Order: sequence, then C-alpha cells, then structure tokens
Amino acid sequence: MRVTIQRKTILETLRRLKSHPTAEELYSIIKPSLPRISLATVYRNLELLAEEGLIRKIFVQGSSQKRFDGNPHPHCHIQCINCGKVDDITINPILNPIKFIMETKGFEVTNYHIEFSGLCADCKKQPSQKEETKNGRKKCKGNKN
Amino acid sequence: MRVTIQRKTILETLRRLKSHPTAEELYSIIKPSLPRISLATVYRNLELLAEEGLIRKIFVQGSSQKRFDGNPHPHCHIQCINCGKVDDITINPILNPIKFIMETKGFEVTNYHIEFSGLCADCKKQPSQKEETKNGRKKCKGNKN
DNA sequence: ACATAAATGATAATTGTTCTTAATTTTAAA
DNA sequence: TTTAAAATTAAGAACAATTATCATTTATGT
Repeated sequence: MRVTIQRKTILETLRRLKSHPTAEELYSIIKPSLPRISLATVYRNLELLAEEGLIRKIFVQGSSQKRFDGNPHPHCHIQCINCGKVDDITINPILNPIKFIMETKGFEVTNYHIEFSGLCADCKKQPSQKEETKNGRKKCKGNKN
Repeated sequence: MRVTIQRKTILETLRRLKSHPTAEELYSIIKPSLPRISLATVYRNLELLAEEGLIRKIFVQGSSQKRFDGNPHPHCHIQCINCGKVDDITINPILNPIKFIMETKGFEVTNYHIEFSGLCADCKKQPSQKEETKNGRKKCKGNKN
C-alpha cells in the first residue's frame, strides 16, 4: 500500500480524533488542509484501511451512515440515546459490564447491542469452503447474506 | 396500530424465523403467500414494528443492509466470520461471555462488537433539550449525527 | 529521471431505503 | 349491514449514502 498524502492524512486524522466520524464528517475535517481531496478518496481509503486492519468500520444503531474508529482493537462503545454521542469504553469482559459502566462513567445503560464474531462449530470442523465472495466472506451453507 | 394481513404476516414470519433477515429477504419469503405485497410495505412495517418495540432492528458488522430480529429483548448475537451466519445467544452479563460462548456453543470468538446505549452523565443532568430531529434523537451538544 | 503500477479527482451509477400518490382496506358508528 | 373517515397499501419516483468508472496524476523501484 502506497503512502499518499491523502491516505496519511485520513489515517492520522482518524487516529487523533476521539469521536467516531462518518466518511463525510472526516471529509469536512480534512478538506481545509487538503482542499482538492475528493469524498470518494475518503470513502475508498477508509474502506482500505479497515480491510488492512489499521482502523475499524463500525455500524452504530440509529445511524444510517457508517462510522470509523481509529482504534482497530476490539472494544466497546457507549452511545447516548439522547444526544447520539458514541464514546469508547474499556471493559474487562470478566466484570459485569453494565454495573461497571454505571460506576465509572455515570452512564445509565438502558439497552445494549452485542455481537461476537468468530468461527462457528460447523466451520471449525470443515474449513474447506474458502471461495471468496463480494462481501469478503466465504461461501457456506449457513450463509444468509 | 391496526391489524392488516401484511403486518401480521411480517411479524409472524419474523418471529418464526431463527435467522435475522434483511427487509428484502423477508420480502422474498413472504411474497409467495402474499403475491401483491410491496417491498416498501415490508420496510415500512419493519420500521414501525421496531418503533413499537415488537421486533428489533439490528446492524450487523459487514452487512450493508439492516437486519431484523423477531426477539425484541436485548440479547447477543454471534456471527461466524466464515459463513456470515448470525445466531442468537443468551448471556448472563455477569459471566465471562467469551468463555461462556466457547463452552456452550463450540464457537470460537475472534472478535466482538459491543454497544451499550442509554443516558450519558451529561444528559442525565440536563434532560431539557427534547427537540426531535429526523433521526429520532434529541438535539444536544455532543450529537455527532 | 524514467517507467509503470497504483492512487486520485470528478462524476456517473448503484444500492438500500423512504416518500408520494391514488386506490384499497379496516374500523367504528349509524 | 351500510357507510364514511381514517389508516394502510402498492407502485414507483425520489433520495441519500456509497461505490464504480475513467482520464489524469503520483509514488516508488530501477
């Protein structure tokens, strides 16, 4: 992957930000310093950087736009149902997370959305089907996408 | 909310399914028994049923389409990175979830995505700003949407 | 500096979803 | 029941977010 000014700026800006901006928000932030940058370049590079594991693409409840996170490591977010703000939170998975959030952040959890991903029992047994598909996953009987 | 055949069928079909279909998938499933149903009706009613808390709209990582879940209660999903299948999982939040998933489902967790929502400390203090916006949230200084 | 593969900018096309309109269906009252 | 108002529908247009296209520009190895 080449190092271009656009790519470098996108990654550095996202890493510096504490928020989890959409592609367009990031575009507006970068535009003043790189006036000739195209929105498509921002989208393209965010996608690429996420594929490379340097950043993270996140799908937040209630937001029709995808958001991006400069921290590539699995971690939790807390989103306020009133203002929509999305913050990071570090959780020791052994603890009771909801109680922990209450006590450390003063954040009242009323709902949660948790997704674990990995290999299901079936796929662990038969890791044969490796055909690539558009969405980057493998084909498999259980695939509903 | 009125009881129409379309609405009833959408809710019942979604409840019966163990998967978490997209609006289009649900549309194809329902079409044979209700050939005159429109895709827009499926979208409209899924949105409505989710607003009423009868079903749940979920945003799964890596899927550009929204998915719907007949189980309206907050719960966890496990998605296989190989086949993309999304399953339900019941977790006592006090336990170590990853260990629990391994032991009960034989599912190897390699990544997770967790979002808690509720009221942040700021919004708990000043629940004044109640102006509705297009995305259904309230306006607030921290709002990045 | 040069060649060339890769990346960019501008914009067209596509995708997923919502809106609009007129027609139909449901509900509740007469 | 019949009837009228209100809600809901089907169909397709419109919309916003994202991706693809392609001519031009740029980064990197030689």
